[in-house]
Amino acid sequence: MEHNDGFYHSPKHEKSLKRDSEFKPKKIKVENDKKAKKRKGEGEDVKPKKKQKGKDAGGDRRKKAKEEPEDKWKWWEEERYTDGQKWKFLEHKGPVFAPPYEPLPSNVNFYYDGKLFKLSLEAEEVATFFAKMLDHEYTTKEIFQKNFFKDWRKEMTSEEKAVITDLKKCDFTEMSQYFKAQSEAKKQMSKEEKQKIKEENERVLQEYGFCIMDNHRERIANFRIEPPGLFRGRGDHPKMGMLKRRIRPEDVIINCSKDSKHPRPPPGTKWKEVRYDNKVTWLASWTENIQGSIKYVMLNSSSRIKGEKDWQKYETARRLKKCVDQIRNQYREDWKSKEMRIRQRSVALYFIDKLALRAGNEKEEGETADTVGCCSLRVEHIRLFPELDGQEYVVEFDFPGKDSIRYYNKVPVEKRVYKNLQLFMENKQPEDDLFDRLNTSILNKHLQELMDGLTAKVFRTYNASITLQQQLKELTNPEENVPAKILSYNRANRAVAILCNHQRAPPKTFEKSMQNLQSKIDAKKDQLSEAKRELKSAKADAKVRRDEKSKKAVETKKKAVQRIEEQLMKLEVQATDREENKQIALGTSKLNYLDPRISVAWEYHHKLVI
DNA sequence: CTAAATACTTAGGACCTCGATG
DNA sequence: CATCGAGGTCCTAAGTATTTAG
Repeated sequence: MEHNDGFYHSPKHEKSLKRDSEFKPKKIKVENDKKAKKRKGEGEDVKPKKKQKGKDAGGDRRKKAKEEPEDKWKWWEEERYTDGQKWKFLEHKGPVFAPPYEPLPSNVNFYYDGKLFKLSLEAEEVATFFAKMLDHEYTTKEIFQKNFFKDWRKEMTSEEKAVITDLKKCDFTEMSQYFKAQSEAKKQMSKEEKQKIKEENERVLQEYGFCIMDNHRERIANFRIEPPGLFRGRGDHPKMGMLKRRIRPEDVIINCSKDSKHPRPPPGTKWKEVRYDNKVTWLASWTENIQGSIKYVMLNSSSRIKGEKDWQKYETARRLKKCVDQIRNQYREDWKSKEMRIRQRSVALYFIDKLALRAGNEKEEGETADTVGCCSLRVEHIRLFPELDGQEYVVEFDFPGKDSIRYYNKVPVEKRVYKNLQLFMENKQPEDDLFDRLNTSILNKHLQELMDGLTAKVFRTYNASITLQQQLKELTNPEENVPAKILSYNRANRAVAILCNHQRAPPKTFEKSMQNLQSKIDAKKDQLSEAKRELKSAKADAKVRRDEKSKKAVETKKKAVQRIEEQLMKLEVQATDREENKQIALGTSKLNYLDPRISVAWEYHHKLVI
């Protein structure tokens, strides 16, 4: 790991490097200005007409965010709270609730056992949730059906319950067709109607989509409360199909400042609670009924509060860069420890560092899909090969990770690691924990001792960013043109996504779009051979005639061939790029792992910034 | 110590928009 | 003008990490 090649280091003056979204990699495209314009609306300072009190002693920190007319708030140039306080003033209008249920028109019917059956409103609503999902494969799964039916029956009247006892006898097809027709109709709406909806959305956004936090108007991320529906977990989720209930104001806790204008619950309702906790960043919360966990309304990533956190994350990763060699030496030493817990800890840390595995908190069994991370790996998730494909000491990983995405990898490891793994697996069943003396809490406590603020996930951030930096350096050729450089960028990005195992389902249109591209390529090839033929005959012609005109013609044809060759190459590059990206998702790493400063530095270095 | 509660980040997929292309 | 594919936004589930309670 060489140091100091310019980007991923941490000198003082970094402070002045903006890390605002204009510097995100995606912006290489020329769309800078348009974006900037669009963003303007949301970053706006709110005029200090806002009372903004609660700033006892407040004058000194957070200096009154400049009223420069050109307005984009540079929060990163201001002081931060250091005392656990997250804000001094917070005002908002509360969340937007899901629209009430609209009963089906009377000509849309439900049938039970072939006979028309009129459902009560409550039962009908839940039935429509199922009807809307009929096309999805998961409605055919037994667990989904079982959970759905159980919860549906809870919403039924006793008469309904008495009759409707078997999901297989339920016929939702009219409902399903009705909804399909509805969404079709929506697509066919006139321009004016669409415009109207857009305007209404904008109005709601302006009213509820922003809050005032410490003098600034900031965008709220999820101000719309999740509507009721059927829960769909990812992977083999034991709770799939359960009814996610409707959230009412009585379920919602509001958080704001005491001296703000409080949000008003919808007429005739009350909030569950209003509190004034400025040690947290959320504006509202409620408890969800599937897992019993709390959901929060929070600010958008464009906000100061998210931005600062994000920045800190990368600063921590940079600090890790400075001591990572030491930490690596240490865990390698620990492979030899007499203590089992230390050996396990050091091997786990090695995986987290080398393979960018997640920490792997333990989870409650039966509550979620069976997935694991590093510390929760079980014996059944790895296989050891003394020798495989010409390499020694190979570990094969095969386990479901976050979101039930499969992690599959064959990795040659050092002999000591290999021997340790053998030891950890001795006398264990496949379903036993590989690291039985370790969990994330123990690991993080240890990491905390190695470096302030160090936790397992910092390694992912660090390794992702450093990989991007190295790959950019390795893959970019200064001589190449812009599309080639962008391809290099994508490849570097791809290396990171592979490291972090960011996968996606191949797009539904993938095969078709690939075919389309291939036929374009074929057409281009035909065009090329045609052009070559013409060039040849022009040459022959020129040889015979030996005049200026025919020489010119040769030149023209030559140029044409060159141009077509270039176009062909471009298409082929595009095909490669797309094929390589088939199952790889670049978005997540771009958004969460790659320090924007690396991309910015690269863009400047290769003069890709306008 | 363990378990539960809490707060926050990271994640993939659906859907929508918009510009390129034919 | 229609199509289509890339990329953005929205949605909300699924993680991590810390704190609190027992």
